[in-house]
Amino acid sequence: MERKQAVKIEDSIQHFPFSDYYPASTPLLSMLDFSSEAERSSFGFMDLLGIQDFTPSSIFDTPFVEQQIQSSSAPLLADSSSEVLNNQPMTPNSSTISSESSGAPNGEQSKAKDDDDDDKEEKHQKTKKQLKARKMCEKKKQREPRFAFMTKSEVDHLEDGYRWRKYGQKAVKNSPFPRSYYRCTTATCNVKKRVERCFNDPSIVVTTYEGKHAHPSPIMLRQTSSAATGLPPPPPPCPGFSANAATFAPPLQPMQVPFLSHQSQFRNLAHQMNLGYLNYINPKCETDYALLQDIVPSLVPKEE
DNA sequence: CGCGTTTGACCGGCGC
DNA sequence: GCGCCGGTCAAACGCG
Repeated sequence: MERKQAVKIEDSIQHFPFSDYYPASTPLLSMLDFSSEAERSSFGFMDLLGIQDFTPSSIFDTPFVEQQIQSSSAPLLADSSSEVLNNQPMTPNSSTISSESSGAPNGEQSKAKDDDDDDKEEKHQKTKKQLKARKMCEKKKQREPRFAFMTKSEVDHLEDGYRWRKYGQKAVKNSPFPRSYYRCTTATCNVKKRVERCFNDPSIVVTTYEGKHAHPSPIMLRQTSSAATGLPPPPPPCPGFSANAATFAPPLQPMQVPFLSHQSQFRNLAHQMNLGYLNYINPKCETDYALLQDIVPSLVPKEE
């Protein structure tokens, strides 16, 4: 039983492409330390993406990620590919259940008001439930590709340039840390993200993005507009980062060098998914505690 | 007052 | 069928 639980807890970790080489209990820093063995791995991050050739030129120049995600038929990407396949437009009326059977005629209302109220209440509840169920159903069909990464951070909710609204929090089984659910506050954008702490290492935050932003980052917009007005853009919150996800340059540390190609891939992926810049903004920022230096790209296409 | 968070309830999926 | 669990909703609440 204990073992089974442990396995279950590790679900998200198991999807971590390098978990074959590093047990879940391995500190993140070790995960970052790509050995040549891991580089030679036949089941790395790039393999998850279905990428075989990632020469430097292709890393930086080609927007391959989205294509890979959308065209890949690899089992591990079943989620995202099915999302693409199921990319059918929602029927406009599908979510409206106004067939709240217009109820009893007026004459009957005087008969038993209490009953009627109960009835209405019941019907209302029923309709609500149906509506909910249908919504859920639609959402299920529309499942977006997911992208997860781990970050060493003291704060749960990492600043990524977008505005998020928390819509739920759940206790995670066998973990002392709750999982938070966020939704992009932009009306037309239905990107969601989940934030939870790694139960092995509380200093690690696992963030899972679902969907793709259909709008520019509010922060980037600010910068763009400031550029248009001739004013200098605000400095990046952390040293070594530009606000543009496509151009940011994480501060390199010796430990990260073997990880560079993967970081670059991640950069492209993040850009492709409109994740905006990924920064760790908090007072400790000044202490060289940059977010991306601790990021591990991990595609988590949950098999469902 | 608008926006975001908290939190209990609810629902569907899944394993047994 | 039942119970557990993940994900979501929405009312209540807090804050600026």
